[in-house]
Amino acid sequence: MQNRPARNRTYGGVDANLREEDRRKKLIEAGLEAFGTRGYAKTNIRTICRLAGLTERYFYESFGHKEDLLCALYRELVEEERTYALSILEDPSIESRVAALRSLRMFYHRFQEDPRRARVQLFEILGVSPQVDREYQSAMRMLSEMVRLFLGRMFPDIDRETLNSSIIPVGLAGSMIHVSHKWVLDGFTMPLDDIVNQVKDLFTAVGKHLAGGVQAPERSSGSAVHAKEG
Amino acid sequence: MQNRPARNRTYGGVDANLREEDRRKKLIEAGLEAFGTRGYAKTNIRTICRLAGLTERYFYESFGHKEDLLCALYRELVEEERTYALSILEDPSIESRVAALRSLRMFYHRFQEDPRRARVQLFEILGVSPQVDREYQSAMRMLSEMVRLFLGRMFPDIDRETLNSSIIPVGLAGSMIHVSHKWVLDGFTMPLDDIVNQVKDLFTAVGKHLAGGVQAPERSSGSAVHAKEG
DNA sequence: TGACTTTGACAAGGGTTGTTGCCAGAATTG
DNA sequence: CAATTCTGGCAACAACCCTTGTCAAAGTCA
Repeated sequence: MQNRPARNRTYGGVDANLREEDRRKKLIEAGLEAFGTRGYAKTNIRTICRLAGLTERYFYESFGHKEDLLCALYRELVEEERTYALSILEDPSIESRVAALRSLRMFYHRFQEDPRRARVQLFEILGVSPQVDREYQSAMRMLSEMVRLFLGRMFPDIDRETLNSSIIPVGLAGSMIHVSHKWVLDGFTMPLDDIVNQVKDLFTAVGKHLAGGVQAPERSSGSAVHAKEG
Repeated sequence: MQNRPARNRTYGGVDANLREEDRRKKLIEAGLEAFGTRGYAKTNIRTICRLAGLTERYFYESFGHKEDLLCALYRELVEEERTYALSILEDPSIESRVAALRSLRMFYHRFQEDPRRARVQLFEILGVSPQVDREYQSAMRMLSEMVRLFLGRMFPDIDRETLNSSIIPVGLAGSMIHVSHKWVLDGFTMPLDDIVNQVKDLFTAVGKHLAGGVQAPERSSGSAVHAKEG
């Protein structure tokens, strides 16, 4: 009670906080392996700990539930992506078109390079719980934002206001995701460069349209839509 | 052993096969309710049976696993959608632009009308198992095909070959799905007509681009993409 | 060296679920 | 009416899992 010498002391030469952080990282890596191969639903905590080379107790040291690990892993993957993309898109020394293409390529390359990432980011994250849904939602908002940056860089003529008010970047983000879905489910048969080029075409089509003097979409522009339901 | 009078007899005035079919339908409806509200992962078979007003035994009469029910439900939802869309898109008596818009509106309207459908079709179907993944994959192929039909109807000038070889319909299908995702997660705050109009704009942009004499994309057209990774 | 902390291995309690089986009563046919 | 089938309710069993706890061994510091 009174004589407590060096609580949280160093161990194996490393500080206590650092050791905990190390374990956390091991668990996240194990989560990537487990969720990315056998899937989130079919993975239990024991398995994660075995893969991490740790005991169950250490799981609860860093995470409250399995969901928490999934969220942490997902957030890390997405954050990595964002960092890469921003470092390319915001580097003024790279020619705009090259920067745009390179960031697009990075997006797909990362999935092919490690399909576990693809599985987690594209499939395992959905339909787990409201908490995880919110995580997904914010990541997708971020991706739409990246698309806005992307379009702004590739097509400087696009009106900022148009870009911000339009749902089109959301749609394009969806295209990127969905093309990834298909690519993954097809087992990455199509070559990476083909994927990138085709998506680039899609972006180009939309970008040109936006740059071509289309004002921000007014509300309920087409009343033909109101025609009676089938 | 010898005296077996009327096996599979009628009951309550209905044939045995019909009764089984009725129970199956009840189970699918219960699946929609359960998966569409509390979610697939958090639903057990007992709950489904309670909702269906049936006993566990009858679940195994029609389905082998929970997954089978999910697949059956999903297939039914998608099939319904396809039927509606085709009935609109292939009706030559409807003006092309109206038909296209109406089918697009139907797509989103169905989600708003019954959010359980949205949850099942958009969220619960992913990351369950390879079997379910295949179900999703085929549904998405179908949706891309519908988009092709849609574009063909809205922009008769688009070259058939271009349309068939391009990944763009896949991308647009992804946009539709993704916009739905966002719409659902935002609690359907944006009015249906706004959603439809914005997606229409996206389709228009791409359609005009495709119709504007762009030939089928040649392989590896842009070598700038090969620039070194970050 | 000795007191103390950290770690790893595993057990055990408590809960949930899938799946099958049983049984009494209602409905039906002959 | 009698025999039989269908139905609903529920029990039971095993399997799985989460979560906490125990305990000995290894490591570390004074």
